[in-house]
Amino acid sequence: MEKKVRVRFAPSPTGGLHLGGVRTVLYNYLFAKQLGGEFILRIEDTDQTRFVPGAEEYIQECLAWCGLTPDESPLHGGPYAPYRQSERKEMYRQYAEQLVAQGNAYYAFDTPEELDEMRVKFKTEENTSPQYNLQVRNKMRNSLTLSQGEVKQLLAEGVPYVVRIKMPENETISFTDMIRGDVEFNSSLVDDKVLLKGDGMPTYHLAVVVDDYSMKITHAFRGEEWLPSAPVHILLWKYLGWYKEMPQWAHLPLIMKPDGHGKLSKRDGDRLGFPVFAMNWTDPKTNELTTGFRELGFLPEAFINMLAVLGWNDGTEQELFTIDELIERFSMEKVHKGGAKFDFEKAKWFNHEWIKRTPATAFKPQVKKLFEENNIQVEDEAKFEQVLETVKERCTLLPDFVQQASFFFKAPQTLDVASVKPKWNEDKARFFDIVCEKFTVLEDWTASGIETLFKETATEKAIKVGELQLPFRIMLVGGKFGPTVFDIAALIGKVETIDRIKYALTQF
RNA sequence: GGAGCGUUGGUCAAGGGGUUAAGACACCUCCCUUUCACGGAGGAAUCACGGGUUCGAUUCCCGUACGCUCUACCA
Repeated sequence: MEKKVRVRFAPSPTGGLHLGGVRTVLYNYLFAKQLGGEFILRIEDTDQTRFVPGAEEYIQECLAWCGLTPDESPLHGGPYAPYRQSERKEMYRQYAEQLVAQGNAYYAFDTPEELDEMRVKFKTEENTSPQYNLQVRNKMRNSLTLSQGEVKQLLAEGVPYVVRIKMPENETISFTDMIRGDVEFNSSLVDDKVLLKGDGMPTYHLAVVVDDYSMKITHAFRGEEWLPSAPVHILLWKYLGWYKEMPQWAHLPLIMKPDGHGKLSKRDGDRLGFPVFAMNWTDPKTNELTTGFRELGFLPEAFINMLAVLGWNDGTEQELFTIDELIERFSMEKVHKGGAKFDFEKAKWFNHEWIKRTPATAFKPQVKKLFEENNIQVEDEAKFEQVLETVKERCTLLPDFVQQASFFFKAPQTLDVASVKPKWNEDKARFFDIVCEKFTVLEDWTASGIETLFKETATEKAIKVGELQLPFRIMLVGGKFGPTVFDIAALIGKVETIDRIKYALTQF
């Protein structure tokens, strides 16, 4: 019987959740759900110096907004709790000691100053950043160079130390990446990474394998930036005796900045004017607020859809996918190998498409809140919904609704008189007087009824309908925007329509 | 410097030994519409470069260039 699929997303709670992070969550989630597996959220908070209060709750909220709820997490709990590495501290030390006992790792007593010294001492033209590896470890203070007695003594004295992995000489370490195929490394070229830090906390390298093992993770997906340290992880799985349980790896391509080169960062968003975080994030230290996709007015469906196809494509022409379709079609093998530059215009296009295809009831609450913030009162819920339906095809972001729809509930404060004035004349003013009179007695107050009457009257007065539509629009909405004028008139009602015309006539 | 990974129009990308090399976003032109949007028609690539292999390579192999990631007691 096949093992039950279990995947995990393991962020550090250090700040806002980045686009790339959400995409990693998404691919994990899609993969798990497709195979009837479980998706776990694990918090990697082993670096106490980088801990940011609120970041963990923020991540949970982002996942909830995206609809990518984990099956197990610090919040939900689960059979492999705890899901916070800081709460699993003791279990890592045991394995670090095991590795030392087996001769696969060693104690290193070098101080940070000594390490800095080493880095300048061994720096050469050919080796600009010397590493703590099989050559230099013989020249440092560790349990490989010190006598047993000295080591014991140091340990007894409580001198701080770290545990480093002892990389073997000239071995080929290889594995099959689900996206990249076979990848090979020569062990001599990999450094002796720290496994257990001076404060007793594990580094990522130790923690990720211990936790993936103990949580029975079957597939491990992470960003491409982890590829160079993969050999360390592979070796750890071997040394700990768990190699047959090792998850299948996939290293996801990076999301790059739109201009120039490099990984997309929060600063690029600030600089180029688009969000990088899923939701608003306020740095608790500086109080600096970074706008997120949610608050900018993205629908979670659109956000997810956009991210899914940034680096993945099912081979057909389809671009718009529901989450269920994504679950059905997703395949790790079809994920692109190269990084993708983020295109905010395309992201907005996805949102526009999703607003068009989503029933207004779904985003009505958010839009209503936006209206309230702009002092526009909505009493008639049914009308509100109808209005949203009729204007949604011209809204890209949720806040666009306030410009596109507020005039349905509130007469325009200012009229774009300048757009009417040049072609305005007495005949046209007369036309609107007459139209008002006819409106008063019009029984069929529907868009088509109004349109018919309006056009008939125009014909009678021998004025081109086209020349009257723009003034009519300005009268009703105040500017050159909004849906078809007759639809607007029908929705705001007879009395309001006539009022607005009468008022506008005093302004033209 | 080293290691690893990557490279199809401006961007996201399909495809894959023989094709007119899909599609989408953006951009430009036009149509529709005297608002905006939608919708419709049209416009751009000798598939990084150089060698092979082959009857034939954008597709396979090898180099080169370029880019990215890593090179912390951060993840």
